[in-house]
Amino acid sequence: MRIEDIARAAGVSISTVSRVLNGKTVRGGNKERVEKAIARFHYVPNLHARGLMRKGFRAAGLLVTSMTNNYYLEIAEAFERKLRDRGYTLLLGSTSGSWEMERKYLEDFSLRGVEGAVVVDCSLENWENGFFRRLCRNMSLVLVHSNPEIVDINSIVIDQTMGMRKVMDYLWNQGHRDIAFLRGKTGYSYDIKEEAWRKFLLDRGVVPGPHSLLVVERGNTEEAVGLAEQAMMELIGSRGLPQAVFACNDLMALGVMNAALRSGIDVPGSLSVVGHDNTILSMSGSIRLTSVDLKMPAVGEAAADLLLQGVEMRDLEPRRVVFAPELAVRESTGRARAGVEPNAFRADG
Amino acid sequence: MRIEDIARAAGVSISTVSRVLNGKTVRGGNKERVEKAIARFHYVPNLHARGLMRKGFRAAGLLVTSMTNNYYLEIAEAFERKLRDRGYTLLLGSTSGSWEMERKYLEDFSLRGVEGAVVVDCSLENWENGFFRRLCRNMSLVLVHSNPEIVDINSIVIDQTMGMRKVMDYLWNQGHRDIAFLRGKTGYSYDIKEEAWRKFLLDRGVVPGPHSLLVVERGNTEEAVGLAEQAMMELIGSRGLPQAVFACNDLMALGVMNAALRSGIDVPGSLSVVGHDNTILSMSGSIRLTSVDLKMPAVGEAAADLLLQGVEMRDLEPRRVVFAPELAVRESTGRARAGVEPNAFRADG
DNA sequence: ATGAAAGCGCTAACAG
DNA sequence: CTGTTAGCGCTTTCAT
Repeated sequence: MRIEDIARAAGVSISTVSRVLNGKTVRGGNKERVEKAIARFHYVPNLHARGLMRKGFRAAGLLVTSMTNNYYLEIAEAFERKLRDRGYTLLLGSTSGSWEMERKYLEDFSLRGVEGAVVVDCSLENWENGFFRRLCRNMSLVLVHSNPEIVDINSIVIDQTMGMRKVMDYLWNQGHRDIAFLRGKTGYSYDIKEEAWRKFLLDRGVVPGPHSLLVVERGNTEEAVGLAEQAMMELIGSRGLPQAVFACNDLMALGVMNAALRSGIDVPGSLSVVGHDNTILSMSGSIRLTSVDLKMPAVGEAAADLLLQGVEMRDLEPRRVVFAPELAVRESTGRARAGVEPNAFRADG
Repeated sequence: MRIEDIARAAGVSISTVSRVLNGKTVRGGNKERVEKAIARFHYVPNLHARGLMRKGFRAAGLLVTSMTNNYYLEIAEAFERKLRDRGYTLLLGSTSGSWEMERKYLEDFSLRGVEGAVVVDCSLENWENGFFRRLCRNMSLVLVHSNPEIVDINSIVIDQTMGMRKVMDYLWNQGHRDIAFLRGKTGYSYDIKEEAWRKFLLDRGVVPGPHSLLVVERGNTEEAVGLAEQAMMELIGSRGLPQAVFACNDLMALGVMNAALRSGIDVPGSLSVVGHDNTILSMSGSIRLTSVDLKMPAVGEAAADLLLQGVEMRDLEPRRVVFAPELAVRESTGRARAGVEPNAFRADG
């Protein structure tokens, strides 16, 4: 079914059909006849033929490292809504954290003629090897990350160091000094959080001992709950109970909560627990978790804005929008328990 | 930058460039020259011009009712992976459960020339008004739902009634007779679960009383946990503790668990709790939830298969693939507590 | 307001 | 193996 068939059926020229299709002025009678023919044949104009003349596909790609991580999808939802309002469609891909896949997807998006793309938790590799920069010539690219070095490409920067400072400030002000840190084995975002934790304590004359640092093998799968629980049990057994534990995500924080529950430790009376990402998990337990809120919906909107801006005015200066996480204080944290030797925990260092 | 520019730069004809682009046999020397030119100019072939000849866009749409519901995204992930392997790209949309939006998205997908689309938890409206059937002429459509009536369109049917029977069979065999049912206010999937619960009991001579049916206002948001907890507390206060509670999703089941914990009720010793959807929530508590596993990744794969099949051979008979949920038995369920008058709970009816 | 005709940038026959 | 050429289905001048 082509435009020609409609033209014939309506007894007009293809130009007239085209005009109807594009909402241009056409005589009433003709317009009606054409619309009737279109409806009768369920005619759908060919996308590619239109695109060839009109330029632009009105689509944008979104790349996340995992689709089943709720917290990425909060970006996706906000991003999609905003795009949709402007007539754009969302192409979605999931990289599993591999920079090669990231590149493959982005190349595919580019081939498919997207106006732009945003990459959440983008790889460092594709920045270092110049791929992102090259891509910018073909589309409006927006990176979402926590790396202060990347300044030459449109970015939404999530200031995780600031987020950590808020956590530590809060705990410190509540009297906590012996604050354990629980992380997954590998990942840039674990690294910068650990660094911020360490620095905060060192700046205040507290040396975080090796036993205050807990590492679980896979911090980001459902096993993380069990692994974190186990790690916490071992910690309690070996060096005693810290005043507080910060976990790099809610999954692990829940593991800590479970360990406390099993050991009869009162949260937050004897132990404060802080999670990260403010997922639904933090709201689901009987003691609701204090957690770091990355404000992903806002990030998604900002990413859409930046992308759209890039589409409308090409080769603008690369911009950076910095998001500071907030601490959502709930029931799992409170004043530090008394009776902890101020420097007792230094002994394990 | 067009193919012609590359041809000129490489000193060959546009056909040769086209051949290189499409991986056809070209003399070594020419191939290299063309590739060099492509790289030098960062040439990206025009999508629409290609699509015009090649037909098909190699893309498929996926429509869910919410992106932030983990359990839909499990379909998305599996679906996307399978499509990607065959060179397809995923367009994603979220309908918020509105049939008008569902239609709008589907029309847009169609306009964009997708080969097919799958609609998860599709609306009844667009089936009844014939929209889905019409759409089938333009693309390969796959519906994912639990409605046994829909037989004229490719469907993945999730047999929730069967899932409920498995739950009830299991509980019944564990000696439970007084089984409460917890649902959200509105939704087809709540309705069919309730019906299955009621029928199962009635078939066995048990009349489920009105106090065994708990309804919370919003069953699918994060508030559901708190609302369910509250509802459970009221239930315990008013008509006493049932032997078991089935909740229509893990969120509400967790609310029940929290109520039990606060009331000092032993789970599963005094109360068995069953959730639904088998989300990560069911694995996160200190007592891991028994939950109904809908096997969403498998559903996603099956949907991709059906869609691809429809693309390859048009106007095939509409097919139906039925998925029977499994019960993932964990720690929140066990044998019914003794000392419950066999028919005591009838009294509340 | 309308129709004829010229492309949009590419792929696929076809002939060499 | 390579170049020439005819479309793919639409939008858009340009006359009328």
